[in-house]
Formats: sequence, structure tokens, C-alpha cells
Amino acid sequence: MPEKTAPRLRFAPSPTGHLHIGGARTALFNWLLARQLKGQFILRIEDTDRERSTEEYVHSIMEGMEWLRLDWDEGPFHQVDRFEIYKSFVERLQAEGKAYKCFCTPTELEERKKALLAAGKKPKYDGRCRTADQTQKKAFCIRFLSKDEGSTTVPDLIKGDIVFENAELDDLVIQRSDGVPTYNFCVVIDDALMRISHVIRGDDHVNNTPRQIQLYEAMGFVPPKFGHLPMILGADKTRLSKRHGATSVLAYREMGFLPDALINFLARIGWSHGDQEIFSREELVEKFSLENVGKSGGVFNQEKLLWLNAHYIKNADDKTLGALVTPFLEKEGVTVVTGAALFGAIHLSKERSRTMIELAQALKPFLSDEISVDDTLRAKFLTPEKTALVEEVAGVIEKIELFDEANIKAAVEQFIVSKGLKLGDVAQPLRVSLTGSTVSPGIFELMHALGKDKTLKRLKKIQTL
RNA sequence: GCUCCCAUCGUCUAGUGGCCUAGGACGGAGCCCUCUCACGGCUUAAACACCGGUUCGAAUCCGGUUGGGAGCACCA
Repeated sequence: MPEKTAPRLRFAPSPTGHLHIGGARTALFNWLLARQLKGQFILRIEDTDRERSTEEYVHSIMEGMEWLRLDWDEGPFHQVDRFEIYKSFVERLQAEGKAYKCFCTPTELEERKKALLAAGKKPKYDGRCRTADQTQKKAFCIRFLSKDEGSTTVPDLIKGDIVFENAELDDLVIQRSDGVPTYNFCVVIDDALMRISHVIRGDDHVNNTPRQIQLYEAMGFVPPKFGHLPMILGADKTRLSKRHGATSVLAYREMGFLPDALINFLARIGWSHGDQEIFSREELVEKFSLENVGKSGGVFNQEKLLWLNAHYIKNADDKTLGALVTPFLEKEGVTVVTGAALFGAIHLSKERSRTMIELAQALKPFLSDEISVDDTLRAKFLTPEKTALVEEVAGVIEKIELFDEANIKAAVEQFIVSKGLKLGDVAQPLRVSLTGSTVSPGIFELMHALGKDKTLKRLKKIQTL
């Protein structure tokens, strides 16, 4: 009995940009499956494009994954470190007559492509160097000799069987004229050698897959299982790209999104589990299934992400939020002192914040020493009569011994009744005096969170301004 | 142009032949709660692209049409 080997999945980004939303979802689905099936999750950096790949992007991609807590078990493997391996396979294929040198120049190729396109044909390579003299001393690249007849079927875990006529496929370049192997070749060798069992990747790779399958066969490898995820789209239904706004995962961190919210959101684009919307990481690992991944592309809907983020903020505990919001407060120039005052303010503010940026803004009046009231608000809420009222309330507040919510409420309400007023008559002037804003938590909670000293100081300061 | 893929409310989706006068969620509208803003609660508008089959019966199966997307590099 052969030992059943654990599934091995991978995420193989190319470091030519930051980790983007689409890549992150691909990584997530692979990670989810690896964790669910108790397999391995491997990170491989596809950096054969020496022109565009940078070390900075490698770090940025890893940082994005770490932020999302998508941990990998092996890697990161770099393809640049594996050129010798690819080279040996190229040589083997050549020796077996399964690959050949192509001496066509880029200019010639370009011209023929244009002609084909003009004639309404698919711009594929015509294979003319298949019969060319292989000993020529001209610059060359190496092409894979693909099948001309029959068809290649891609058994796709998401889309079902996809059949390609081999005649549609041309001989792809597996090694550039500078000796560097190409993506379609390296990916096959790496996935085979790393014993990857499931290749789950973006839909944009389907057309490469039949050629990759031919490469697996030519080199005597057993192809892995494939699954092609539908694309994440922008509002105009085209593939999500920079012109649609922020696409980098780290940009969402900057905007004050929580990793769990983004994970939840990403999981729900193209995948569902009945009517459920909120999924913890553990639930996703448990419930995720390729069977429930849809076939059509999904639009990235930031409104829904905001809603999810608000949900996660509301449900996070105050201490966790304190740590998360601190960098945002510091960016605002607020010195953060961790303690009861901070957590209390967070407790009151979290249900009205959709992002960490909004939370930081809401927290400012609690944490900064000085507040300012702009002229428009002053004119509207701090007229002489209203200011006089605020002053009277300050007098009432001053007499409270035990400064808790119940006592504040009782004292202020008693005052209002004695004046024949309603809470609404004094609430906004008080709020503006205390926060410089018309928006804040409830007025009693606010005073309590501020403390007696700060409350009085702010209420009294109104007169002197 | 060619190849491949896709098609349910504005958006994410449920739906695997009868449970569908199509359900949920975001967003929208309205109401309630209320010291502001939120939160929360309730109500509501809003979709099976089209045309043919198959079937007693179709959002669900088949064919076509239309529409959309992706790919067609010595990028990945």
C-alpha cells in the first residue's frame, strides 16, 4: 500500500508589484485548503523576469501575507536560485528532440504576428524553426515542440473539463535568448519537483494550462490537480487593476482595515456557504470548499468591505483595538498612553467607526489636551444663551462627588427639569464644548470617560474664548 | 480577429427539475429607538439576458443568440 501523502499547495507570486487583492485571495484559498486538508502551504517567488522583479516587492508580498496571517510551511523558494535545475531539463528535452532552437528574431516574429492578426488569424508561432539547422551560430531561444494533432483536456476542479485543440497551441519559448528560462517552463518543473498536489490559481492562467500539461507529459511528470479561480473585477467589470483605486493589500492596512475583515471579505468573493456572511478564520478553514467556488468573476465592493470591517471593529475587544489604533493616533500627532482612559474611549467609539482611521478620529477628543471649536459650530451651538446654559451645567457638574455615569445623568437631568428644559436643549452645546464636534458618544458617557477635571476644564473654557 | 471561460436584484451571492408569487447580505428608501452620530430593530423597492427545445413541470437540463471577461510575449 502506498503511503497517502498530504496535499501540498502553493502560492507563487511574481515580485513585480505589491501583493494585490486578487493575489491575496488566491493565496487565501490555497492556504485554506492546505490547512483544512492538513497539508503543506508553500511560498514560491516566480522571479524569472529579471527586468521587473525586485527584492523590495518580495518583502512587500511577504509582509502582506504576514499581515493577513497566511503563514507558509516551506519557502520562500526563489526561481532565480534554481536556474541550474531548469537548464538541465532544457538540455534533456533538446536531447530527446522535444525542444529546439529558434533563430527567428523578435522583429521577424512581430511582423509575422501582425500579418496574422491582420488576416484575422490567431497570432501563433508558425513553427518554422522546427526544421531549421540547429548548428547555426546565430542568437536563438529554445522552444518546446508541442503536439499538432489531437486535443488536451484540462480537468479543472472549479470549471470542469476544458478541452483545447492542440493545433491551437504553438511552440512556446522555454528559454530566452539570454539563457533565462521562462515562466511556463519553470512553473511546471517547480510544481512537479515540489510535489504540488493542487495548483489553485487565477483564471487568467487557463489558457496556459494545456501547454503546461504537455510539458508535464514530455518530462514524464504526473500533472497536479488544477483549479482556476474567477477574477476579481473592478466596478466596470474588468479585471481589477490600479486604475480602479487601491489594489495593494498593504494599502488596505493603511486605510485602517483589519486583516480578519479583509480575509472574510476576500473569501466571500467567489465563494459562499449558504446565507452566511461572517466567517472566522477557523470557520473558513473548516467550511471552505472548491465545490462552492463560483465560476463567474466578482466585483470588488468596498462598501461591503467597510461594513465587514465595522463589524469586526465592533466585536473586537478594547485592548486589541488599542494596539491596532495606536499607529493611527500617532500619525495624527496624538501621544498614546495605554490605560483605562484609552480603552474606555475605544469602548465608546468603536461602534461608530468603520476603519481604524475613523476610530482614531473619534478618539482624538478624548485623548488630546486641547480641543478647538470652529466658528461655524460656535455660531450655531454656542450662542450667549447657550453658553450661559453650559456654564450652569458646569456648576452642577462641579458638585458631583462620585463622578460616575449614573450620578452625572441624575444631576444633569435634575437641572434640566428645574429649568423646564429638555436634554436636547443642552446636549449639543455640551457636546460641542467637550469635543469640538457635533458627533460623539452619549453625553453622560462622554463626561464620564473624560473625567471630572477635563469635563469642567472644557466647559469652563468656553466662557473665556 | 482567434481560442477559452462566464451569465440570478446596482453589488456579493443562495438555488443542483417541483419546497421559488426566487432567499440572504452590502448599498438605497421608509419607520422605530434616541441628547448628536452611529449601533440595533422592523418594513420596503430591486434580479433568473434573450429565443427555442427536453419534461406533467425549468432559474435549474440541451441548443442557439446576445452580452461580458480572460488569453493569444524571448511577462508572469
